[in-house]
Amino acid sequence: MNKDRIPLLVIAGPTAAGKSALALELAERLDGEIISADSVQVYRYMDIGSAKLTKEEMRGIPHHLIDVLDPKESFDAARFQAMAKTAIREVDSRGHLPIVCGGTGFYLRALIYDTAFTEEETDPALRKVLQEEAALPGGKERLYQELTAADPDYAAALSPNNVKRLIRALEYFRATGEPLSRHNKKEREKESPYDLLYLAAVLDRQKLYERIDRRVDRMMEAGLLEEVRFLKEYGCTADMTSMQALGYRQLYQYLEGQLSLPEAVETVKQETRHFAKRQLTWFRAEKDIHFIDLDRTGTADVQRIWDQRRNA
RNA sequence: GGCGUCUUAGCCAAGGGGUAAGGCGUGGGUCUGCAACACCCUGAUCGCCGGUUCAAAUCCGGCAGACGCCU
Repeated sequence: MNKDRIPLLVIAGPTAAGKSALALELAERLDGEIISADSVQVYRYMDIGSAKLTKEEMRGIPHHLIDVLDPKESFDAARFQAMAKTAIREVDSRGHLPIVCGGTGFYLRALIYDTAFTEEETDPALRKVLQEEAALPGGKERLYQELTAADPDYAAALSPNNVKRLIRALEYFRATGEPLSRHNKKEREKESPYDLLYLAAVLDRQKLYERIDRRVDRMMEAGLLEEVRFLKEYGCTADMTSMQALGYRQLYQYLEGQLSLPEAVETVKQETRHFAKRQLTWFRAEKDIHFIDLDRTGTADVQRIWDQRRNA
């Protein structure tokens, strides 16, 4: 155990695997508080579709970074990192164990390895210019060529079709003068500043997919459609970060007449399964992660793993 | 029982003598400021048997199955 470092227990894993319940039980056993690493649960009014625990279900365990944003606000990894770092410090200062729980791998990485985000490296005005450029005929190709010259390594690994990443790489280069690939390489070599135990809760693939399908049905029964309808009336539009979330995006399309309701629900299930698969791919590539199969490993086992680690 | 149509990957499906489009699903992967995002990769020898031909999934015949109509 490293006394200089803040202890940090991270429960990651694909959607619908049972992370929240596990984290809650661990918080009770380990005197912890939960910090959510979920790009949708940060938003208020997005309860059913993001599978938020209710106040009662939290059983008095403090949960951070849930319901802290208006759904009209945008959110990103840098903001998440800043907020989560503050929360971790606070929880630690109370003598409690910070338990990070969530499935947004990108946010998790930014937090765990304390990725460096600086002011200069983002420039919304420049981004807008690039987006407009990309929309022009032949624009993507021109931008891709520019990136090939500025940052050949990054360009080589990127498809010209991936306009979103293409624009960000150029934005980064133009704003800082440094190739993004070089910056990334440096950041990737960092060790976590925390006394970290990084776990990914997983389940047999087929079982996971079945749970996803059933959970979507339950969300619909619980009134997800009404929730989305409310958000639409509240003023959320399809282009907002919050409305890109699974379940919300598709039901929004239904409300706009672009899909039938059965189609929308099927699409939610299908895309949630795809998402879970992508999450698994992400976590597999994480260097310090340990997979735990929730069919074979219970809360007590995880507690034992944690205790052993702390006494090592 | 007769006549007709159909039979291509897990599903949908194009092609109709020169060596198998595409979509979906599945699986794998990339991803440091929108990440529940964006993007990339991934499979068959064409129901079975025989014939014609230099060459057949493509033409002919038989068989099987599906569907439709008729008695």
